[in-house]
Amino acid sequence: MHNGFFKLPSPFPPPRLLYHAAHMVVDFGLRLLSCATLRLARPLHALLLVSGRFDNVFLSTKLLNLYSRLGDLPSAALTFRHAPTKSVITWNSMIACYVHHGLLPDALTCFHRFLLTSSARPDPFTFPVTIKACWDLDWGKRIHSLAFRFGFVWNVFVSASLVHMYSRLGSIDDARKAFEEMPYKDQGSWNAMLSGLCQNGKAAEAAEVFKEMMILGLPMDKVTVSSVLPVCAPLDNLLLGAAIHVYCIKHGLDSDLFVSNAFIDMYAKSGRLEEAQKVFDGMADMDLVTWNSIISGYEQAGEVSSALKLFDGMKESGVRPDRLTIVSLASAVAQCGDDRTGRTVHGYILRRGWDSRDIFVGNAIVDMYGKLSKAEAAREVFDRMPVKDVITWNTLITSYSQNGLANEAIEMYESMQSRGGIAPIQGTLASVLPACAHVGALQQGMKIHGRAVRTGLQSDVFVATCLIDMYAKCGRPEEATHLFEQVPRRHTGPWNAIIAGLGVHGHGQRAVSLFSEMQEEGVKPDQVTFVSLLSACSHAGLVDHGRRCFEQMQTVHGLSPCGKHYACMVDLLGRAGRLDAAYELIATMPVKPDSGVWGALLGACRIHGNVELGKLASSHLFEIDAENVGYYVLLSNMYAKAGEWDGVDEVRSLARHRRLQKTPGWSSVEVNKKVTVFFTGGQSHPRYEEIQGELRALLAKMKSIGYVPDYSFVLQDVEEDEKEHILSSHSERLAIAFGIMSTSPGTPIRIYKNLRVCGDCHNATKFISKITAREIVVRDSNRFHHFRDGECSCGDYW
DNA sequence: TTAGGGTTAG
Repeated sequence: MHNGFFKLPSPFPPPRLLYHAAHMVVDFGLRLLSCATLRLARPLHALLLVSGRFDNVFLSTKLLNLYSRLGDLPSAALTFRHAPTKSVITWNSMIACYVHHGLLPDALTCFHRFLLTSSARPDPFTFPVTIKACWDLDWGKRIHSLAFRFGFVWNVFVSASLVHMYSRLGSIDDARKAFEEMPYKDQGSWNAMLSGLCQNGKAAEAAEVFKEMMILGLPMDKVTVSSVLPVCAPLDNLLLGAAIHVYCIKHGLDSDLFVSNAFIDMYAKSGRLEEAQKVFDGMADMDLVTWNSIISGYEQAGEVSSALKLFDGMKESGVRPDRLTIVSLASAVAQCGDDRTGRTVHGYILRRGWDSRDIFVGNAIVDMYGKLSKAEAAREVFDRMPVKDVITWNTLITSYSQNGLANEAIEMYESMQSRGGIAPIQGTLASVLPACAHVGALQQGMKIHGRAVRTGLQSDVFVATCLIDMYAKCGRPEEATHLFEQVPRRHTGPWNAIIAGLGVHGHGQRAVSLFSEMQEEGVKPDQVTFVSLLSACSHAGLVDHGRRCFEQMQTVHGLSPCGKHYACMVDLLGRAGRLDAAYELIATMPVKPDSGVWGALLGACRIHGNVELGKLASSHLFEIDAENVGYYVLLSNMYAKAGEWDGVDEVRSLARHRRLQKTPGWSSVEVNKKVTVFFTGGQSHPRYEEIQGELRALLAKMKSIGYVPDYSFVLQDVEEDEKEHILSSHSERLAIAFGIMSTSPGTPIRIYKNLRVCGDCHNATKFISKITAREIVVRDSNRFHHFRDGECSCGDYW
């Protein structure tokens, strides 16, 4: 900025002014006003002191304001302290300076001292700034009554500040009262009320106030517009937003930065990204909010690459990203998976560092690592955060839960309450219950159910859905049904959960009749409902019914089937041995078949030993998803069953060549609320020898009543006794033996196996259930098997 | 010489 002071041609000070005191003061005043940097302010300060003009209250106050404007709080405070006389304006300026620098307690102390020590009285200017400094309701009310006592509440600036202060502190009723008591309302008063309502989430009331304003014929200014626009998206009232847009263009408000930012935000939140982009493209200058709004808009819409590209644009434009940018970026990276772009941004976040005290940023980064399947990194960030809130805990629990670390998730749930002293909320239960469901931790799940009942959360539809799912997946379909009967049924969630739950237990008929009930009660089925329903039909072998459902889904319910539905249908037809029909369905698919569809066909080919079609399915699978080792295992199993050992070798070397490793099989069993995991062939358990002894004893008894090991499930070409050993070290058998050893006779045993249970283990478990007179429930990656008295509920159809 | 009310969040 131009500064006249140092451009004077003659040596300072010009003699003419030196002898003219009044001119001198005015001249100093003007120079102080136009002074742009601290470097220029300091000599001026010195000159004021030397020339004795600092005693002039007008000039010392101006100097104080200059320091405040330039951001030098210590110098401003010093100037204030040394000023020999202080007018009400000096005090007002000092209070404003503290507020400007965010030192609210100091501002209030200053105000207090003003009242106690100064002979000057506050004026109407004192109050707006003091009201701004109130950080809690007590102070606010105290200052309010003082303003009243001084007779200033009728000043429109003071009362508008009160309205704003009360809404800022969440006391919207007080705000409304202050607003209604105003004898005269100017534009600013209406704006204060409007923004107050908006920020307290009272969108409908804000719309009412806005309508009132329109009826009174009050014009909108840029502040009105920026206050009203944020409620258009939550009210789902894009029409209002568009009308305001037209108004702004007509009245020339659309070139304002704040207004444009608010439009970008509104359009982005209503899912109208093209409109947001149009506003963005038309902007002459942009600030941090502009970039944050458009980036978060694309991120929320899942258009990650656009969001990341815009982030590059932001860096190029020289605008420094802030915590909000980081939050959006972290979510974008989380969505895009671990590709190269993701890594670049991730690196940027790491390099730039972040404040671990910032809960928002910390939570976003924990979430990001969780979604990138880096639970350990998520934990590290979590541990580094000195302050955690309930969302931080929920995020970490979800991250464990979704990465298969169910025990860790349950542990965190426990220590959240014991160590963190934080009570679980809806989201907590919704993240820990799927973990219980995943490993079959029934006792833990029941404990959480108890907590939900005590806190009233069990009637929450999300929690109830998770509970139904948990009971079903922990082998308690009756319990799940019982719970389902108690929850509100307006939402599809509980219906989908119970239909799927009955489906995996092979209760296809019950699932189908529940589906009819659902329609009778007027609940609209969605895509998920049909996935649950079709898979229920598939597990129960209800081929014709499944086909009808698939048709009705399109004709009656107007839902177009996605990959998952086709996969269910292929599974349904394939299991029933109708491989040709399954293949024909794939051939007529309007969309490209995904790996789920071909995987279902391959699985069916394995069951029915159709090597040729299996080869065809695998060739597609290796093209689509070459990294998934499961398909190589399926194909090699198929060859092994057919005795084609050359084929086995070929598939194995292919997998080796692609550096794929077989997913280790594991099974878990819950004993005394503790889940123990066994890996196939694993010998690390402290009671391994005992377990082997138990298994040997069982094997002898089993053989005596007719058990014959089926070596076709041993996929290695080895000697017979070696084969027997391989079969008896399958993880499900270790878990079953451990369960029998560690529980009292008659206790049901519940096993979870991460892969599909092997055919020989299935047969062996039937014998074990007979010998030990135990109910054994095995849940594998596909369905449930209830073994009782030598029989299995699936009727060997799986 | 000093004043109120505006956009983005896990």
